[in-house]
Amino acid sequence: MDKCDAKTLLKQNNLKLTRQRVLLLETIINSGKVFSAISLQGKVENSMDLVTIYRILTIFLENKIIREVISNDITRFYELSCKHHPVHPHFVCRKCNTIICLPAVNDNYVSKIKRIAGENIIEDITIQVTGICSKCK
Amino acid sequence: MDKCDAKTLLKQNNLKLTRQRVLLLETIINSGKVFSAISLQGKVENSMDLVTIYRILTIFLENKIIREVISNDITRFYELSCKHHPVHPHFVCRKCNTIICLPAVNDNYVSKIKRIAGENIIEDITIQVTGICSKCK
DNA sequence: TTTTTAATTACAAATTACTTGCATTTGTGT
DNA sequence: ACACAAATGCAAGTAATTTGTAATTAAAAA
Repeated sequence: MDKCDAKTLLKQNNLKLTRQRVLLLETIINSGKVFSAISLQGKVENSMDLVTIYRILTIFLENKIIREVISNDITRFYELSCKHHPVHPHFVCRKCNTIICLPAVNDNYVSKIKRIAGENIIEDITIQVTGICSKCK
Repeated sequence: MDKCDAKTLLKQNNLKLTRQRVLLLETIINSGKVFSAISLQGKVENSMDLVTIYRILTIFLENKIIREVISNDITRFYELSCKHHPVHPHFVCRKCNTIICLPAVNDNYVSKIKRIAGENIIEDITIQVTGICSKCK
């Protein structure tokens, strides 16, 4: 599975190619997991201000380069949003709080949800599964 | 639809009937909506310490009198968990951040999710719909 | 290539939601 | 009514995120 290229992605979204943006996006693409601003700071090669990370993540979100992963945790989590990572359910372990990506389900629940959503305009439907992960049980 | 009674609910869970617990639970039952610790503080009749509300909500959660509503918001939200409020999807408006309860769907997506969850033990499956609510559009 | 300029970054400080410690108060079993 | 563990209120603390602002930098213009 060919990976996305950080610089290409930034250009496609008319975003300036700053050292920090490229570095952060490369880290996101290579780690290939759910991440938070703080977890990213730990992974990035050259050290980088947390505030900068927060601001870049906001821009990536606005440009839909990343999407939020819904979680009850106080910390906010995100994941890469691209053809390689279509929307999928997440499993959150109640013990270790790890977030595990589950394979995407293609089901007719989407049409059912659309029916019950009434006048509200649906943009995204996410499924969140909580329980005990295989490691913790 | 008959409402739950605060004192009865507390007794059923072997919880002391303190003034604050009764008051808070009555407020939760009567408001009949998704709430946060802070939103509750505004609704409660006699003023009440926020810390007390946080502590009581933790106890209500542990006793499954309330359940968490998963949201991307930094604030934590909850809702009454009883026979009148079975688990159901929530719609979150991207503009006004209001959380709207949608009617419960009974579907076979549950069995599909179970299949893809692998070795992880499922305890809850929640669906979250995001978009623009009927008021904001 | 150099200059210009608006966007971006880093650091400090503020804010928000929530938690902890501890002295005081209060339900509830006896 | 009494005792005592549990619950509450206040003060202070913490963790994640946001805001203000001066310095820096990418990239468009000269």
